Amino acid sequence: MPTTYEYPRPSLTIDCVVFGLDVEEKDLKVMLIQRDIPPFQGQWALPGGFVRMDETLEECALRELREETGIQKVYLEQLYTFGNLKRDPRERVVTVAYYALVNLNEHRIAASTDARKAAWFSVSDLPRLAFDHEQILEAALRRLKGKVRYEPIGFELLPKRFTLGQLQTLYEIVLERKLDRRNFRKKILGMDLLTDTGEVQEDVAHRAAKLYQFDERKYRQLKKRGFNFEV
Amino acid sequence: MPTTYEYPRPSLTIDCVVFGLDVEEKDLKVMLIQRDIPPFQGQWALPGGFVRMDETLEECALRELREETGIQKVYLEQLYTFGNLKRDPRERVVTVAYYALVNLNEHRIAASTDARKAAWFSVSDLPRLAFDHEQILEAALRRLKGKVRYEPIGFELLPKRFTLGQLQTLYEIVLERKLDRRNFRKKILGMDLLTDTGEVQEDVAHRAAKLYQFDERKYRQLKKRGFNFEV
DNA sequence: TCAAAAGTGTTTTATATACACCCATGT
DNA sequence: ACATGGGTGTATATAAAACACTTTTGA
Repeated sequence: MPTTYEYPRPSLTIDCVVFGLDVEEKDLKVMLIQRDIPPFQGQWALPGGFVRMDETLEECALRELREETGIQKVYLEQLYTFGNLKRDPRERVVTVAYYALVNLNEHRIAASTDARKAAWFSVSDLPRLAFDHEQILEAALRRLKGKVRYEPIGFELLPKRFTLGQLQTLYEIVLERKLDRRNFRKKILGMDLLTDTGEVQEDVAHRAAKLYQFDERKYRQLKKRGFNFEV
Repeated sequence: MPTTYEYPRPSLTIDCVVFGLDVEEKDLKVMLIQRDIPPFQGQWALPGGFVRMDETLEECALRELREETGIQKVYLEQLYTFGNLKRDPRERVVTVAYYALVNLNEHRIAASTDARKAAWFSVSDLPRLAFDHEQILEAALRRLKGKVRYEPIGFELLPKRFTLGQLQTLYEIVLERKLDRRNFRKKILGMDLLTDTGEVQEDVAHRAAKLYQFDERKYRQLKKRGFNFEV
């Protein structure tokens, strides 16, 4: 390992793929920012920015999310680091990509209050993106689809209290296939990870469904004892 | 996204966790380099180094592997990017970690020919490592254990032609549990991914086992049609 | 002839899948 | 009364797990 001072350094940024589930519209969305400066001025891009010397990568991602989209508390996970030579036309920039999961309905307003133009786009109807952000988004989607099946991260896309119907819809959207309702309920409830809040939906034009909550603590305990979440 | 020139930049390195399987000793090993300069002079560390402006991250990893360990052709996959503020005592350094899988027996000599001291260590008997390399190694092991079950990467740890016994031993070592021989063979052969080379082991003091080869092409075709590898 | 690993099927158990009707609520 | 999603159980098919003896080879 040579000493560091002699070499020019690539710049380092982070980028965030923020997924939000629209429970009503039954649609998976991504938050994008419209760039107000070149390069790619006016084009849509992932929220992100340069890593500062006094913050970790994750802190940087959280700060950028807060600054650019107003999003505060989210599930955040590192995705992949992209280092192609020409991914930024200005200079050599390596970016550490993260993906975040939020409940869209709670963050619908936050995005629009910011100075920069931020908006939710359906993953099935995306505009052209700046830099290599399409590639990053694709990788994030792949990760989400893979991980949602064997880690209980899907709950992060729902409100704290949700119905089994909403949970099933979530999986159907992310996995892009229909699931059998009875089998799904049997499997999920059989894991014993949801607590019945005792409350039900309100103001719905049909039989009100029970509201459940994901028991994070119970999951961690079971996991230690070898339990594997799987949908 | 601000312009880049104004800000100080973290340095960027890559580090590689090179796994090698010792089929004879039935042991999973990692290649380490003894540092010849401070910091951590004399301590063992993962092979790695600074990312140059004219190479991608993967190219950098391959170059460092070649230069420091003599290893040429390997399975290489990005693991995770580590960005803690104090992981290098000198200055802010972010490192992109990769892990590599090689057949140890083919690379046993290569390591020792290099100027720097490189050596294989059993993962169950490791020295203290420089920087946060213990943490990186741990993450690599976790990834390997997880991924080996649902992607056919284990073959990268074996010679091109191998016996079913060796393959099973591999899984038993990595997964740290015994597998039933008949069930294992049934499952693996049932996938129809191994081609019988028609040859058998030589110079073994017991019944010579058939030598098989992994059919990469067939795997890719099956994968497209929805097939999932799983052990 | 002994040691050491190779090779081989069947039965049992657990898990996944397929499938249809009644219920509660608001309009 | 009707439209909409909520809620429930059983039978069948598929996959995983348990299990023991014979074969081949070199020492």
